[in-house]
Amino acid sequence: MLDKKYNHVNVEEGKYENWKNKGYFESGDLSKKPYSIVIPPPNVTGKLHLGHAWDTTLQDIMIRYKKMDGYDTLWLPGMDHAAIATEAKVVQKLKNNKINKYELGREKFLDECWNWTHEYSENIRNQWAKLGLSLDYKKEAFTLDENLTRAVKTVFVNLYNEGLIYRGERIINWDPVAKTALSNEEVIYKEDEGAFYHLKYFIEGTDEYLDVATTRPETLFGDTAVAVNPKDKRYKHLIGKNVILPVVNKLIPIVGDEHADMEFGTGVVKITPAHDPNDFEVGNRHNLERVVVMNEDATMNEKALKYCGLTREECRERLVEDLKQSGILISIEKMVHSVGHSERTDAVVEPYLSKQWFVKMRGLANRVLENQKNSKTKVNFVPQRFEKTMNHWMEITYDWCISRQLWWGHRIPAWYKGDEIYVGMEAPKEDGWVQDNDVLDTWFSSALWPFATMGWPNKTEDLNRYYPNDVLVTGYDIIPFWVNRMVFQGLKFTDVRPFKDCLIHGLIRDKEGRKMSKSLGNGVDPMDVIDTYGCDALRYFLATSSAPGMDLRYDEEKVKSTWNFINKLWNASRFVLMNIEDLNDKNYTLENLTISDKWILNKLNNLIKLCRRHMEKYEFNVVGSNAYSFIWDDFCDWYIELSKHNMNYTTKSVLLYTLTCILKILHPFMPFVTEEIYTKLPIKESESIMISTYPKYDKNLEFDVKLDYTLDLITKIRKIKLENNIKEYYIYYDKLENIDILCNILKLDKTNFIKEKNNLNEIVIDKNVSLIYDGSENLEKEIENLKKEKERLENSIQRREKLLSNENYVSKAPKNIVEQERKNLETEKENLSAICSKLNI
RNA sequence: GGGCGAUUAGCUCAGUUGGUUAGAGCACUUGCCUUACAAGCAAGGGGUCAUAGGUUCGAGUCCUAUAUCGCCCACCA
Repeated sequence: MLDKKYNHVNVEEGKYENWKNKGYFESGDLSKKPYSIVIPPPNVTGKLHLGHAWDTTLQDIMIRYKKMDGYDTLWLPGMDHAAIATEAKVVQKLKNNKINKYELGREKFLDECWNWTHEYSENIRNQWAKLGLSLDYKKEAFTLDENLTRAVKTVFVNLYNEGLIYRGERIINWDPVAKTALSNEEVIYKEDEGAFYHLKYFIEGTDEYLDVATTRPETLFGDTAVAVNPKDKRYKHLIGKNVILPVVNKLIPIVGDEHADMEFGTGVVKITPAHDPNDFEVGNRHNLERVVVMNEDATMNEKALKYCGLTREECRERLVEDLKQSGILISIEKMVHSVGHSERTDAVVEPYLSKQWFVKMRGLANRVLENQKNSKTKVNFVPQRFEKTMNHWMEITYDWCISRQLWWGHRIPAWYKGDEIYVGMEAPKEDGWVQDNDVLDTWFSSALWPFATMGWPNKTEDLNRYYPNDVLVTGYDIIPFWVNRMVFQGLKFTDVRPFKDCLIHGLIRDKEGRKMSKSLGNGVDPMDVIDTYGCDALRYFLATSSAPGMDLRYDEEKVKSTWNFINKLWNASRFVLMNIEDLNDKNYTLENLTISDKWILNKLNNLIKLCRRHMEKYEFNVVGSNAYSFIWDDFCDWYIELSKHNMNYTTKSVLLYTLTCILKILHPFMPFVTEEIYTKLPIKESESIMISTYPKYDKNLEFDVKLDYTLDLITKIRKIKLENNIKEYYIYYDKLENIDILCNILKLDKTNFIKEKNNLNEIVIDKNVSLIYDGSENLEKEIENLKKEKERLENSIQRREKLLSNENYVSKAPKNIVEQERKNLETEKENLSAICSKLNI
C-alpha cells in the first residue's frame, strides 16, 4: 500500500538504476519502427542548468511516449568538448595553481583538459539520471571521439578539395583574452557609451584640413587612406590628393569610395584596412597597405610609436590628450554605439587582420534555402515561425571563420612545408611537414552530430535506421550556432535533412522575467529543485507551463502547486488501491456499467484521443492541462465520490482502468511517481510502466451519457444550502433522473424527494426542480436572486432569438451548433416561466 | 533599418480548424477536520481579451493600422 503522503525522495529512489539495468533505455528492437533523437550535447564545462532540464525533459517525454506507443526508440546521449569554453575554464584552473598554459605545453595541457572532461562528464551523467532521462548509454558519444574525429576530418578534407574551405587573410573577430579568432555568431553586441573624436587631417601642402570623425582614434596608426564619397561635392576635388596622418606624420591618399556616407558625420572617414572589415574592403578596392597596430592581446605594437606596449584603452586616453595639446583634436562628441564582446570571455572584440580558415557559405546556404521549399524534405520547425530565423541567416550569412587559436579541439588537418599546403586525413609521409597549430570551431564538429554519432562516414546500420533523426529539440538562441549548421552540413554530406522536425523552445527566465545569468546571481539549480519538490514536479512544470516557443518564467510557487497535483494523484491512487485489493483477472469486468461509469469512461476516452493528438504536435501544455482537469475535477471530485456509494467489481474495474490510463498518460511527464503507483496495481500488463502500451481510444467505451444535468444540479443545491444556511430540505420535482446519485452525493433519503409542494419555503432552481425548506425565510434575498436570474434569462433569450431569426446564421452556421442554440433557448424559456410564476407575474 | 514575439482576472500564464456564458494555477471571500488527500473538500467574487478600423451570420482567435514592452539580425567612420 502507498504511504499516506507522497514523498518524492522515496519514490525516486533506485528507479533510474533499475530501468537502466533492465535495459529499458536501449534501442535496437528491429521488429519495431525506429524513432530517434540525439541529445544536444551539453558542454563539459560544468553542470546542467534549468534550460538543459527543460530541453531534455521535452525530449524524454517524446521518447517515453513513442516507446510506449510501440516504437524502437533511440535517444543518443553525448557531450561537447566545447573548445573555447572548456579551454577557458582549464586555463583559469591552471592559473589558480599559478601554471601558465604556454609553459605547460600543448600535450600536458590537453591531458588537463581530458581530466577535466572525465570529471565533468560524470557529473553530467549523474544529473541526467536525476532528471530521469531514458538515454541509451550504449551509444553515448563525445565530440572528440575517434568516430567524430574521423567525421570532422572527412568533412574538412572534402570541403577543402571542393574549394569550399579556404585559408586566407581576412578581418576576423579577435578575442584578445582567449587570443583566438571568433565567428560572427560568437560576438555579442552591447550598447556602450563612446565618443566621436573629430580630428584634423591636414591636406598636403595647405593649411586646410579634413574633419575626420572616429570612435577609435587609437587605430589611426593603421590608417592608410581617408575616404570621401565620389559624389560628394564638398570633397570631390580633393580625391587623389594626400593628407598628413597626425602623429605619424606620413602622407596617405584621399580616395573616393561609396563606403563614405555623405549623410553620416562629416562625410570623411579614415580607412584602417587591418582593423575594420569595411575598411578592409575599401583597402582591397584601392590597393591600400594593411597596417596591423596591435598585438594578440590587444596591446599596441611598435607601429603605435611611443604608445607601443599600452593597452587599447590606455593608448586612446593618452593619444587623445596629446592630440588635444597639439591642436589636432577638434571636438569630442559623446555617443552611444554598439561594441562587440566575446561570448565567452566578454572581452571587447578587436577586428583584426589575420590568416584563418573559412568555409565558403553561399552555395551551402543556398542548398538549405532550396530544400526548405520542398514540404516533403524540409526541416519542419515547431513553431513554424522559427524557420524564418534559419532562412534569414542562410540569406545573409558570411563565410564562416572556423580556425581557433586554441589547443582543445579538433586540430586542423592541414600541414605546411614552406609555401606548400597539404590537407588530408593523415600527415604526409615525407619529412618537413608541420601541422597547423589551430583547432576547429567547436560548432564545426557539433554540426555533424546527428549523423556522425550514427557512425558516418561509415555506412552503418544505425545510420541507415536512425537517420535522419525524427526531431531535434533546442532553444531558439541556438538556431544560428547549431541548427543552421547541422542543416547545411546534413544536406551537403548526407543529401537529406538531419532531422524531420525541429522543436524549438524558449529561454528560462527568473520570476521577474530576467534572463538567468551568473552575473545576476539569479540562476536556479535544477538539482536543488529536484531535492525540494522532486524530479516529477520539475518536469511537469517545465513541460506544461508555457506554449511552444515561448519563454518560461521559473516560479517556485508553480512547482509547488505541481507537487500538490502529484500528491493529489498519489492520494487518488491510494484510494483506488485500498478499494481494489481483491480485484483479479477473474472478477475484473467492464460489463453492467452504471451511468457514472459510462460518464467517466467516456471522458477518459476523449482525453486519450486528445492526448495522442497533442503529443504528436508537441503541445505538452495542452496535454498537461487536460490531464490535470480530468484527474482532479472529473476523476477525483466526481467519479471517486460517486464510486464510494457503489463499490462493486464493475466500479473497481473502472477505477483500475481509469487510473491505469491516467498513469500512462502522465508517465512521459512524471516517470517516477507513475512507475511507483503502477507497480502496485493488482492487474497490470508489464512489470514496468515504461514498457506498457500507451492508451488507445476504445470505440467500445464510447457512450452517450446525460449526467451533466445531475452534476450541475448538485452544485446548485449546494450553493443554495450554503447561501441560505439550510440544513434540512426537500427536493420538489416534476421530472428528475438519477435520484439515487443525488441521494448519495447530497446525503439525502428518497423521502426527501417529493412531488407535491407543501407549505414550506420554496426556492426555484429550474422548471423541474425546487428546493423546499423549513426555516427562517429570507424572502427579500430570494426574490432578489430570482429577479437576477430572470433578467439573465431574458437577456439570453433575447440574444438567442435574435440570432436564430438571422437567416444567415441559420443557413451558414454548422447545424449542430444551431440545434444546440434552439435547445438552449427552449430550456431557458421554460425556466423563465417557472421563475415568473413563482414571482407571480 | 529588416524581422519576430507579447499585450487576456491582483500576479504568472493557457486559449486547438473563428462557434453557447473566455479558462487554469497562485492570491482573495464564505462554509467545512465528510475514514484517498486540510499541501484537502464545498461554494463564490474577479476580465470592455492594449487601442482604432475592417472581413464574417459570428472575432480573444483572421486582415490593416497605432501604441507599449521584449527579442533576433544588420548598420553604427
